[in-house]
Amino acid sequence: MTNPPSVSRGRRPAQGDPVIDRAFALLTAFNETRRAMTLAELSRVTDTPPSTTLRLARRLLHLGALERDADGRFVVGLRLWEVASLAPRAHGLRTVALPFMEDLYEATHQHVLFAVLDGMEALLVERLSAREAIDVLYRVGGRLPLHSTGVGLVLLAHAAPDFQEAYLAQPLVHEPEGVPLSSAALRRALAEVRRNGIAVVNRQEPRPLLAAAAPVRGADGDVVAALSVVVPAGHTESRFISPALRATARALSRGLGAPVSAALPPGRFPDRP
Amino acid sequence: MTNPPSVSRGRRPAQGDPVIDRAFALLTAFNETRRAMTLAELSRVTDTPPSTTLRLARRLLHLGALERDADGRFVVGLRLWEVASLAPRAHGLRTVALPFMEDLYEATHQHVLFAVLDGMEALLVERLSAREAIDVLYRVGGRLPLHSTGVGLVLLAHAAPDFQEAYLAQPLVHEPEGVPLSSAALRRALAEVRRNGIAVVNRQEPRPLLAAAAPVRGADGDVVAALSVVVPAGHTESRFISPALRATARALSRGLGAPVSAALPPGRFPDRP
DNA sequence: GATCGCATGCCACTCAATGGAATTGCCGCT
DNA sequence: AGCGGCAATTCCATTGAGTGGCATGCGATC
Repeated sequence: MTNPPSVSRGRRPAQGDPVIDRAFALLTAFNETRRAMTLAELSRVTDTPPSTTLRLARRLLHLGALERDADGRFVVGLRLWEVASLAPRAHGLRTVALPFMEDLYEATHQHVLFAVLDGMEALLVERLSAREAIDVLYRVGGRLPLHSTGVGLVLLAHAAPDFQEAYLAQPLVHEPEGVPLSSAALRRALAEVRRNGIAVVNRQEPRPLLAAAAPVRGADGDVVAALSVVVPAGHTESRFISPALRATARALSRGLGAPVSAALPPGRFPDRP
Repeated sequence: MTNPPSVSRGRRPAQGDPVIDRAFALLTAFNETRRAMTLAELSRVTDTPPSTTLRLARRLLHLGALERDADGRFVVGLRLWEVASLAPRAHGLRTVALPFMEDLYEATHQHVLFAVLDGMEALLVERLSAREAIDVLYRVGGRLPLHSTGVGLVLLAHAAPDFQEAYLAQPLVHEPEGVPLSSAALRRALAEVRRNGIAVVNRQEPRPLLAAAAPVRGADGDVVAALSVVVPAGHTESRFISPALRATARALSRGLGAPVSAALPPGRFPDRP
């Protein structure tokens, strides 16, 4: 009787009744393509009655987690950003990484990416790009597929084995091209990444480009992030990029306190000492 | 000696009973000097019973707003950072500003700062620094006083008049030195900043340095941020910095859609057309 | 000027949040 | 080993904070 399976209308307005979930849903309703929303929009997107939405939004407004733009629409607030700047795996890593990224950037004047693993994707934590550099692929704060990007392959290749299996178990399609990717092929690619120490990806789709990515290790020796350089295909200095990338990633790892023996040959990192 | 348990105690646990306030208090409990906290610590800092703290923290954990580090302590989570990266006044501005900042950085190889106004302080949104650059003053995500920093003076000088008055009305002390600052002196300084188009600050305290800051204007022509270069005092190229800074700030403003007439002489921006 | 959608106020109902008490587990001290 | 002491966690009866339907005012659009 407690669970009348028939009629009785499943009155689940969503799955997240609790207040905090709703408030957070309000925040996550914002989107790369939806950075400012009216109350009605918010209400619709979060599937919450307007009065409730208003009450929540107002509170978040008061806290500075939301703000209103010139048109009175809601946008993500500075206070939220301020708090988020304390996230160790994002801003914390970035702080250490930025100077190293600048070294790479100054040497190559192309895209330099820095990403971490989150869920089944890579989260782009920082990107340096020349203003004249072509095709902006991903934005900072955006997510990248693990199987068709340099940073993604690096992160996946060094992730926990059971995570890798879970990832391999799902159907995979190369991102922009739409070409299916067999798990066997990906498995081979990952092995190659581990063996080689860096990942190299060639893409044609938005524009022919070459991406090289290297693992960054934290204090406990685990891979915590990936550093990458993206250059147009046929870039004259392509050949020089891998060594520079390797060296920088290793210097950065050392900066993060990784037990990096300077004597180890590149690509020969022991995953377990 | 702790708390007189009798006498019914005015039961104001804090001033923010509502759930969201508490959850946010949990997040804002994190600090530059307190980036990781145990449950008990969180409970103490937020003045919330452990059981309640745990419940809230768990929910935030589930949402990804919090994470646990290797030691099981709570830290700010990636998801929060991801959402916050959509804050127009922080990351949004930064995205446009970064390439310009890099130009300045490459020219000077000193500190390049980018800050916005929030509350009674400036919030440092981005900073580029050479690894060998001296004395790191403020961290990204940190707050700077308006009256004793270059970016602060610029933001204050172009803020709403009533805000300026409110700011001037409070007792002011120069930040690191502890020297009092009269409101008349600050008023003069602000006028000078408006007249000159940039703010120049000399400081001795942490180390002798020279900071120059220029206003950055948004699409509606208002000052939305400040761009600054900080160099050691006596830096050989100090003389060349102001022009470069002015030019870059103006280019950035144009990049933000500001109605910047290229013909206008520097420092002669009309606040109202 | 009629209509529609949005933002906001109001308020009785109710369900989710609360926190005290108890339990477990983990040190560090003797 | 044995013993506080503290942190983390579970449980549950109580209750007050959150809810959302309805009504209002406003401004655009037809």
